[in-house]
Amino acid sequence: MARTRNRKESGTAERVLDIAERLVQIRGFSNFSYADIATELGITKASLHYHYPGKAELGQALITRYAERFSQALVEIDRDRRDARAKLEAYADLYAGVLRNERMCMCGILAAEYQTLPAAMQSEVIRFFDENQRWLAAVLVSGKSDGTLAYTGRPEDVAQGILSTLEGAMLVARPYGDLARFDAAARQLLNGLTP
Amino acid sequence: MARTRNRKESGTAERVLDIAERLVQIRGFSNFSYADIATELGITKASLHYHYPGKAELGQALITRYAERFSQALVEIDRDRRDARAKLEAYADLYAGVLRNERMCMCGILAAEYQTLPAAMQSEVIRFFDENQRWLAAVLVSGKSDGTLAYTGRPEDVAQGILSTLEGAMLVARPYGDLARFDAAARQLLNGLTP
DNA sequence: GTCTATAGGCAGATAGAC
DNA sequence: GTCTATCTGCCTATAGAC
Repeated sequence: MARTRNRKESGTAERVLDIAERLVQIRGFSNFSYADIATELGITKASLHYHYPGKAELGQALITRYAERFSQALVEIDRDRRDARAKLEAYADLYAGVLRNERMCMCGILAAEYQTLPAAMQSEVIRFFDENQRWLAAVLVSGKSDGTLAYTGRPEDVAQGILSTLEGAMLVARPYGDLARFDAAARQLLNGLTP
Repeated sequence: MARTRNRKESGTAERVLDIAERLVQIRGFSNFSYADIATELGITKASLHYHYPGKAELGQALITRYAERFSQALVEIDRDRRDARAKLEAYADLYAGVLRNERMCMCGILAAEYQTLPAAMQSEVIRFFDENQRWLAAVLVSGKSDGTLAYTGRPEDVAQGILSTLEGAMLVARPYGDLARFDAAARQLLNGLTP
């Protein structure tokens, strides 16, 4: 029990995900290869197939883990932030943190190559967006109650708009390598929701 | 002079661009091949290299033509629409039209795979965004004059936000195959700019 | 301009030894 | 779990005939 080792943590399989996650967020799913991961990890391509039989399975595992972490982050925001506006700001900060690592949101970049993804990955991308929008809609509703947020229309629609805006802001800011560009868009978004 | 044929229109080269344009806007630049174009056009891969020596050159030609057409569309908007708000609505309609064809904005999808693009293509993507933002900023300024638009902050920053929002709305709406999703985001954006 | 033929490389994937 | 060796297929690209 000396090591920081949770139950069911194989080591290599997780490190594969770590490397692949970074690669997909920077280059996209179809623009990295087993060879890239193998080289970086110091094992052979063949060994990777032991952990993930094919690239489609690796892709699924990537989204699943990413979505779980994101979910956890949302739980933590709900726990740590009092009012709805602070939650929304923390949510935008999640995105800013990704961009700060010169990455794109995984599901945002996967949305761009959606038509070429395996069906299982497509479903998971949609599921990710849906879950985010549910959370955002709930925040919007509570924001109307506690008076920290204002908007017109259905909260579900506004939630979609928020998600789209943040994804778009990352998409466009990254080629410029300009975090301020994202921040400006995020501030503008929050301004539009200020009572 | 009987035919609709402008000077300097080789035919095949343009048809190659037409096919490649559709493919890149649906699949992305790295997810289509010379073979795809050749099959659809009914000629061989080798023949394509006569028109575009390499994929990098084809990619440059794609963006250049796309940006020129977009520029023309902006000129037409300036010509046909009186007030700034109507111009902005027409601008959003441009995007909706692309999405209606189940496509993504070419430079939006290229932004997603930016890190893997040839340098010449990267510059052209940035140039496209810059030009759009210049046009949007001018519309915003005139909108404050004619009283049809309201916003706070620098028009350049708001212009960035508008571009980002529309690109993001396309990016997220397309996997859902839901045009209404885009429209909701666009309306929300315009609402936020209403005096 | 378009063709056939082919090169050379890299992709994802598998068999089987250790 | 990781290895070597190998396969098949697709990719971009070129040479040279027509």
